Amino acid sequence: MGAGESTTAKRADARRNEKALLDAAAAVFVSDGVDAPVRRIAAEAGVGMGTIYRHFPTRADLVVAVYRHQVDACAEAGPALLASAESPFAALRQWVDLFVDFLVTKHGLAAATRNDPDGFATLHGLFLERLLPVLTDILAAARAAGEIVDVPAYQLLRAIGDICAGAERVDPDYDAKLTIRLLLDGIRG
Amino acid sequence: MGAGESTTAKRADARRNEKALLDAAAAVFVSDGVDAPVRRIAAEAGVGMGTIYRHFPTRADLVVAVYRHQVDACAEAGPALLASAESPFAALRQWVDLFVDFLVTKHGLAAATRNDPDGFATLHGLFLERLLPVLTDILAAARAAGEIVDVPAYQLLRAIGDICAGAERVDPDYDAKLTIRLLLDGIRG
DNA sequence: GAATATACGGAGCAGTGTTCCGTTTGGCAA
DNA sequence: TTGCCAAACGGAACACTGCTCCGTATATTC
Repeated sequence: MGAGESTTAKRADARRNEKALLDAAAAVFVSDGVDAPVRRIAAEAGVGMGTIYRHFPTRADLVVAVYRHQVDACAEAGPALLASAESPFAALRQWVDLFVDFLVTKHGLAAATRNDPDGFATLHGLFLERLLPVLTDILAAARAAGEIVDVPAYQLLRAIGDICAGAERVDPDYDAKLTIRLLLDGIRG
Repeated sequence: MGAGESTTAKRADARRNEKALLDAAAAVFVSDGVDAPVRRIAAEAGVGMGTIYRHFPTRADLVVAVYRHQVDACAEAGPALLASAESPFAALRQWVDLFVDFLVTKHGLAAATRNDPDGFATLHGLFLERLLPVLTDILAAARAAGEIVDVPAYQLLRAIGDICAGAERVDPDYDAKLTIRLLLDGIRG
């Protein structure tokens, strides 16, 4: 056990198909939402049903693979904002804006998440792993500066996620960003 | 046009089946969630597929019919709370608690809402019609007392709805009521 | 006791997720 | 180069669901 290079490299066609699936999924997610039929994604990638399930056993696996680097970007922006903003709370605002923008542009992302408990866990895992530490640091800084009350990072992260999930339906009379602004006001000490 | 008693009364078997469907739906919603298959509800009521669709063309119609009186109760509690609470903001807190309790006990209610745009409109219509006026009054009173900033009732109503919708999945580390408490703190002036 | 509008039931169609297995193909050894 | 075989593929097939449609049954009326 242990060493990474392990048994055998993936076959060339397998690598090619995985790439094709990622590209196809990204395109279809944009045009049809993350709930798009599996068949549609497979067709777009020019592969069969079996292939898509072999590479990405669950829909969440595919979603995570497609969006991973965007989540990474969001995570990496955290420390920079903390360093550049005029206060930790300002950094918090800006970082939350980033996160919200990511969520609302992925139509149906959070909603899709909600449908099956397993997919929930997978996608949630990504957020927890990449974003929670970042938010925790920002909140700690703001807390240390006496700008906010004590609130668990997970609590805030998920609140934002849920609010954005609900806001995926367009409605001129509802502004999710306002809700989040009010929520941030609420945690201000 | 106009007069209500109108053409002819419904047939006795139709009335009976509608009642049976409401009872069956209420039971199935509790055990299987509001997403329960139509066939299941029909079977529970001992009627055919056609009958359920004739009485309740969309799932949302059935949901609204099942929960209407609970929503009414919530609406009617508003003025009473406003009169008895020690301040309009206290009344707001209490009324929101009522609403949240209603939402979280109806597993999958808001989530089901989210799936189809039409159902969304129907269920939303009920909330808008019954609850929005009540919340508007409470907010106006709190605003007049200088306890809160100006925020549209619809904005708050929907924010709460979305937060509860997301919170339907049980998670010991997340507390939707805390999020809502923070949100209320946020609108406090 | 007919006649008729009303209501019923469930078969059937269409769309989707998921599995399973016969077929193809890439990589490697001879 | 050729032959082998594990790896990978493709899509038919199954299960489940929402929804419609129409032949049948029945409540109501005269």
